[in-house]
Amino acid sequence: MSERRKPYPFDQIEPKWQTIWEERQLFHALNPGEKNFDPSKPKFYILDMFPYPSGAGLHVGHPEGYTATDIVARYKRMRGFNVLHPMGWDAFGLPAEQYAIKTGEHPATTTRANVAKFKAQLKRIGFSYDWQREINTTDPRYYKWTQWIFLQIYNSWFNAKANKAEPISTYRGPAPDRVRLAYVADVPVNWCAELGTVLANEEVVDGKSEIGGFPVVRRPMRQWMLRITAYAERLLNELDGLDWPEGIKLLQRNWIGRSEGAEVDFSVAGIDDRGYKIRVFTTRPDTLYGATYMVLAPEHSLVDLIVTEEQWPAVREYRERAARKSDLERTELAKEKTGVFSGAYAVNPVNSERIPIWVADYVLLGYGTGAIMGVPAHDERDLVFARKFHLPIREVVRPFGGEDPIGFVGEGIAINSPVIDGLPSREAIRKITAWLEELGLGKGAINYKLRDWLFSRQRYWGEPFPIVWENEKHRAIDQNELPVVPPPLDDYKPIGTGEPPLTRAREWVRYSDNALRETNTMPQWAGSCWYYLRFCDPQNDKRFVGEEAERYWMGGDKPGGVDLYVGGTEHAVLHLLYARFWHKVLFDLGYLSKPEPFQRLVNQGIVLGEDNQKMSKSRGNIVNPDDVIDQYGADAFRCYEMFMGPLEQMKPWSMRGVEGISRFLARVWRLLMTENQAGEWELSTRLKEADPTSAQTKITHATIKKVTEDIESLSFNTAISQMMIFVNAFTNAETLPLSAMRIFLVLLNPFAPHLTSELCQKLNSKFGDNVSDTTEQKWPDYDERFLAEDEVEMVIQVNGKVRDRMKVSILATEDEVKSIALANARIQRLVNGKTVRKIVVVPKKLVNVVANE
RNA sequence: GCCGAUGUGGCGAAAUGGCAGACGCAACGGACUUAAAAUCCGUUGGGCCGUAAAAGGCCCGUGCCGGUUCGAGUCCGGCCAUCGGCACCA
Repeated sequence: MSERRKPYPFDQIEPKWQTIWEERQLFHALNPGEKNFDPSKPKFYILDMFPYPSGAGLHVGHPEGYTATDIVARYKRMRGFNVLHPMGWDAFGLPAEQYAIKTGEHPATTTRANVAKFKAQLKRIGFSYDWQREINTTDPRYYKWTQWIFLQIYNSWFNAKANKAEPISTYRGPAPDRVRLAYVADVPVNWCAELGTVLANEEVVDGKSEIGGFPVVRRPMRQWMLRITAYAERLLNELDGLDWPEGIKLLQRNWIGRSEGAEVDFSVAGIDDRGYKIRVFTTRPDTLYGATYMVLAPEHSLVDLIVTEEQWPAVREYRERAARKSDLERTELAKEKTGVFSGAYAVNPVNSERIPIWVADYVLLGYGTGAIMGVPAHDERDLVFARKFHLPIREVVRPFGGEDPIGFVGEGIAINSPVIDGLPSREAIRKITAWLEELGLGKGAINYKLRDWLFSRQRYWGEPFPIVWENEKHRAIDQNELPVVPPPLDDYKPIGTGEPPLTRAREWVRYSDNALRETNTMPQWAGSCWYYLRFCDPQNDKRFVGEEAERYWMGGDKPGGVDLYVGGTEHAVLHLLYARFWHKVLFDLGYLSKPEPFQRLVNQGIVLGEDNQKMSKSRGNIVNPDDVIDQYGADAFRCYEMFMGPLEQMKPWSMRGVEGISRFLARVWRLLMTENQAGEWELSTRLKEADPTSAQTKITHATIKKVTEDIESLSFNTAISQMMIFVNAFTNAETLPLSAMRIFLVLLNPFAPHLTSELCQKLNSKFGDNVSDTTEQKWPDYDERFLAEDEVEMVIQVNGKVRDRMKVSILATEDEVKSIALANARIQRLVNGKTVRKIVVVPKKLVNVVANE
């Protein structure tokens, strides 16, 4: 790159102001109770999704959201808010561990280096984070409290009557270990041999690990689980009070997947009638009379008990094959339904009919009861299955329209169903459910797709569990033994048997003579589930967050505490759902003041490469912020990130675009500065303490209004457009009124803080007001009076087409406007020979003359 | 398959149901310059009529088809395309 002359000296200005801000700690937020804390100011908590500090450093996608929040943070400070705007590191996770496996270097070392790199990059952009609140999930002083929160979850149960979590001590039933919110279970898990670990469903994509793309198989293992399903209903309902994009709420609703229906008991018609009952879940109990067969999931516990002698070999073989299927195979083979007859029959409780019981893997053990009734006439999957295995098909719903009842899954009229014949589906469902309940054959039930959260990982680089095992039983270690710090290892490789790497540290594992430590670690989500709470009070070593600090920053009159949370859609379900879950547990236990963590959520769009493709190393289209800043400066970088287009939209990067923005900032600079003969910049002589013209006042106030409203609605691109219009309007002005320039610098400050601070300082040195720095100034108010005009230009339309314009006093009545329009020569010509049918007047906008032959 | 988002100049985009394309990029022309860069000024959706050239005039145009309305990029119905999510959840 050739050494180009800088359009303005950003390379000197930017480091200078960053140093000043650092020295003065201008962006440090005080907590209630601290010296100089001003309780009269309202609070504003604005949060970014904190990054995983990878070795690759930032690319221009990261700072998009960060710039948006920084603008809002700076704006809110000027508006007189106490602003909490922190940043930290989500630093546990697989990449550092993989690197450790390769190099033997401790993950903490790589993490430290990566954090330093990320932090330096962020600082260069001039973000106004309160770095005194920086946190790192891998810091023992942080994960001590992650472990502490786990213990709260472990020591709680969900009281369904109260619909909330309570300390396990309030549980009166037997076997408290069975109701804890954190529990151990042997569950079929997604085992990834390559990574040597179990993965959550969400971390498996198309049967392969999300990280690395390695094959994943199902395998039963003893795992820690968190009972998030207890909160399904609240996680669903309490979305309503949040200001989140509807699309994201919908994603969560679908993920939780509530469905209402009934559980119905079918008895097994065995020769020796052992009285087994099989419970099925259905959303359509009104189709009970259409059940012509039943299906059990291959893993269903009753399969063993009901299978007949002659069917046993076939069933056993089928089960084994199903168990061996990887997720990948299951997905790929989803189209072709398989199954095997068990030899047994069930009795349909509504009509005592004997129907065959099949075993098929299209029924999932983990959902509902793991058993279904097959109603081929009114369920697509059942229809496919029935046709393949030649099972009878019986219509029990007649569509309202004339559609074919076979395969009809909508609502209609119940037929061939004595108890509910002639009733529309909804009523039929209600009636048959009541009927089943009355006879003790079933009951209304609700099911969720949401599963409990698989919470353990066989990894090194994660939070160890504060749990020890004694006589095959788990128990919590004492709170004052926290944090549980993982031991250093020589070898971080997975053991391969499914045993976690921590097993290697024999000394560490031996907790006492008869107790061993839990060697699993927590998943990466753990640390990010509550970091927003720690930011409120990051140095507190007595509590995970101080009560007063939590009440202040996480308070307010809305259900959610964080006022604005910005991040990518990729966390729409998992992170946001897990964090809400932990928050609710802590809320129930009385540690928090609001039931939800994040009141307003905004997703920034993905930044694509210049080639309109997703940025990736292999495409070679990654743009590094450092390069952009070297060439154009941080202010231009920030402004371009915002000028690209709407925050939430996906949009491509363009270096030409950065250049355009950089030209704009240079125009701002040269508006107030001129270069003298010696090539030095000095204040323009056009700057005067003069009254602005009325046109100048008007555009100034229009700009205040537009920029203010656009920041509030996060429409930063149009705010910048308006400021460009402002600058264009003043570029050739003979006199630059100081007052207008000062206002403009404040408006531009959140976007280009370095440039505006420098210019403000230059103005102060000459005009000597008692103003220290733009970042500490008040946000200007606009006055509607200056925006109003005496006259407006109105459009005259004939039949909806613009034909002319006219200047009209804003005081003109509708009738006056009409007659001026009709008197217009051009309009007369067009209307000539036609009859005017109607005249529409939109005040201050237009007149539409409707005329025809 | 189901759900959601998006679709406007050469490009990024803007428009409480009221002048489509603000602002920026690119391109072109001009000024400044020995020259270039930078800067400043101007032109720039398409087609047609008009004129010596202008001025001026008309028509079409926001993915496609239809509707509501005096008036639709915007509202309603139906399609198409791209992107994202879910995917045997009974």
